This record gives sequence, structure tokens and C-alpha cells, in this order.
Amino acid sequence: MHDIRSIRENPEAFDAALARRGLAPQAADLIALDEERRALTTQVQLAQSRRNEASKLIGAAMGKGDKDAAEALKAEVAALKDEMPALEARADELAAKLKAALEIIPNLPAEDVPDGAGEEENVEVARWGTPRTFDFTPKEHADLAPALGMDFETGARLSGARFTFLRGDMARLHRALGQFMLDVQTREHGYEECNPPVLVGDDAMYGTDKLPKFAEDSFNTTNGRWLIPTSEVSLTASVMGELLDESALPMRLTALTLCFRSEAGAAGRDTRGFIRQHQFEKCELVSIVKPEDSEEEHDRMTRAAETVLERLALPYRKLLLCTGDMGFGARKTYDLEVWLPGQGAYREISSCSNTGEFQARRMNTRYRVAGEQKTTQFVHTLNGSGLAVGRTLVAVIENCQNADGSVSVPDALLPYMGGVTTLNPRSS
RNA sequence: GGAGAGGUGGCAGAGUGGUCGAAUGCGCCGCACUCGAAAUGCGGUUUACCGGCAACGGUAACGUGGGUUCGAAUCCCACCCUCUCCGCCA
Repeated sequence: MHDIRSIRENPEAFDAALARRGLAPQAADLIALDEERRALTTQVQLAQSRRNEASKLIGAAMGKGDKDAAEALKAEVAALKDEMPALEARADELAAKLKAALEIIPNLPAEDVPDGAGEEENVEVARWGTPRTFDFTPKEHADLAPALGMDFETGARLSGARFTFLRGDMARLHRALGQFMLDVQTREHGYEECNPPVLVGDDAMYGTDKLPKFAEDSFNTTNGRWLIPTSEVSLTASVMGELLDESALPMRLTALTLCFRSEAGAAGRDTRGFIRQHQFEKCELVSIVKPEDSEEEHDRMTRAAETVLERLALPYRKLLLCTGDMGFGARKTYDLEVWLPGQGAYREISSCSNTGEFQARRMNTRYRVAGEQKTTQFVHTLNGSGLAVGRTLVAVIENCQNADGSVSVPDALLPYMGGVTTLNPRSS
């Protein structure tokens, strides 16, 4: 959510930033709306002020037993009350209109974000690991994994397309990945392990900028709750509406949860395999920090995600997203893409974003600043995947496959596998 | 799901129609006393919005939303949440 005051103070900068996102200028319209709103607000407040004043006088007059004076004042207030509801309604309407306009405008890109129209213009900033050379033709996971317990048919039969049923060592490997990620983030990077609700109310979704614009991307229950598209929602909104003490920051939270996405806008994309599911697990990282710390925290968080890939010996590259490919709430985003030898391509496995105060404004999450004239300030929030478990499973399968169709368990996961070192094709 | 109690400032906790943004205590900040500290004393200490260069003035907020009233933390209605007991249940 944008601050109308900063738009008012610097409309050119606002429009210029929107232009970098490929959006038309809006500052003039917003400011006009806001001016009208403020004028109305002042009128309403003046009327209220007069009403309050008269009411106090009525009390005083009645105390003195001056009934006539009290009645005269009552008549004056009654007249005032005839015109007030219309003014108030108009002021509320304008405020709602302004809010409706502001809440669907995406965050402004940070200065160092490259301009670009789409993913082709993202900038690769780092590359780690060397893709393995195979002495056989590596298979795609969708071909290899069914024999190892990744049961697409049963998933589809139970729930439809984009659902998968994992069995045996495949299910265990999936679990091992999740546990491993959680352990790395909690033990090595100082994130607090959380186990949040995956069903949340409108406020949590709104606060993390998933509503109102992206309602169709998530599943919504019949009694008005939402299945979280990512535990970014639960973790970030855990501080919704709070006035935090400065000593509570930085707050670093992680959770391994199911995530649910309708994939409404992805019809036909990645329909095969385990890459794009309606339900998947993700180890999420969320940081709540002071504004001056968010840039550095963004790098730290991205490193925390990279660490998991490096421990698993999975080659990856790091992209700085261009303005045209960034998500709605982000002011700057790094994507990590893992190498998939079966597909012969790098595929997104993590996305780490700094939203600045964009979400904090929506959630109304502030902290107390010691010794400042302005005593409260919005926090900055960041979120990142550390990592998406399902896609990591895909990456392990493709990178660690053997000629006989088996998959070797990465060393880092052995402590979690109860003696299983290789996933072997089932005989049936 | 049923019955009862309750939701007030950073925390605890008064307040049942006007002078209440709200007593008191704790916490926090400043000052005094002290070599220093503790204790004690004095003063200060909610947030958002509107107007104003500012000083400051105004409006709103006592779980949320409506209503009654000249006037609501206080009365009425609905909803949400918490606690206790019962029922059910992983």
C-alpha cells in the first residue's frame, strides 16, 4: 500500500517509478481524489467540533437548571445533525475510493532494479556449481520418478490434475528435504521455527498483498477462510496490527508448511511432472526488520536460501529480477534457479523479495523508535523460499540420477534417510 | 455445539450517560537527592488523521460493526475473540 502523502509530495517520482513497471501515470488522479477527500474531512470535523461544543454547553445549562438555553442548543445540534450524515457519507466514500485505487497499485521498484519488460531481461548476478556431465542421457523427473514412488496417476484420480501421491522412499526423501531445510535455517541462520495456520482470514491475505487483486489465485473455503498460497502470509501477518519494540527486531521466522495455489493463470504450463502443483511444501523465510536494515537483510536471506542448494550440491544461478518480472509486493527480488539436467534448463526454486514497508502499511505493523521525534515507524518485511521442497525434490531426482534409473541420496540428506542411500525403481 | 464470565493505554487494572483520552499501580524517560547506585521525591509518557512553517488547534479511537441519545468506555442489537464448565473429538 502506498502512502498518499509521499505521492502528494513527490508525484513525478511516483509516476516515473510506475513507468518502470510499465504502468500509466496515476499521481494526478490520486492527488485530486485525495484533495477532495481532505476538504470533506475538514468539513466533517468542523461540524463535529461544533456539535461537541454545543453538547457540552447543554450539559452545563442543564446542570444550572437553565432549561430554555438547553432546548435552544438542542435545536441547533439537531439542525447540524441533518447535514452531517451526507457529509460523512461522502467523506467515507472518497476515502474508500482512494483506498481502492491505492491497494491495487504494485510496489515501486528499488533504484538498483534493472528495467525490463519480462523475464528475458532479468540479470544473472551469480552462478554456482558445475552441471554434472552424464555418460548417459539424463531423464526428466516426470519420466524417471514414477518408478521411484512419485505416483501421478493416483494423485490425479484422487484430486485431479496437478496433484501427486508420493510413496515409500520418495515420500521419505521429500520429508528429509523439508527437515533438512528447516534445520539449516533454524540452526545456522537464526530463524525461529514456527508452525502456523495454513488457513487464514481476509486480513492476513490483504496485509501480505494477496488480496484484493489476486483472490482468484488462491483457494477460499466456504466459511470465508483462505488456504495460504505461501506461509509468507501466516508468518508475516503474525505481526499484523502490532506496535513492536525496537528490541524485537530483526525478527526472523521460518516454517515448513503446505502451500496451496489455484494456478489459475498457468493453464497449460508445466502440466507434466511435479514442478507446478496445486499443493506443495515450502520452507519459508520471513524477516521483519528496521528500514535501514532491509537491504542487508535481503542479501542475508538470499544467502540462507543459497546455502541449502550448495549443501545439496545442486548447481544454480542467481537472478536479479527486472522491473517487468517482479511480483506485486516486491521492491526488489532475487530468484534462485536450479539446474535440471533432464530438462536442460535452470528452473526457479526460490524467490527472495524485499517488500520494504509495502506490506507493513497494509498490516499496520510499526515499531517504536527510541529517541526520535516521530516515535513510530513502519517495519520492513522480507520473504523468501528456503526452499520450495517439491521443486528441490525434482532437482535431486534429475541431478542425482543413475543410468539404471535409480537416484542417489545426497550426502547432506543421509542423516534423515534412516539408512536409505539410493532410491531404486520398483519392480512392478 | 450448550451455559456462564469477560474484552479499557506498553502491561496490570478502575471507571455504568456529560467536567473521561480515561483514576491508580508497574514499566519507561527527564530532573532532584547521592561519590555512584538503590530507595525516595517531582515532572513527563497512546495512536492515527485533518489544519498549520512551527508553536499549537481540531477530529476519531475503550474487541468489531450498527443503533438509542443533544451527548456513549458506560444503554441496546449483531458479530468476533478470550477464559471457566459441559458436550464432542485428533
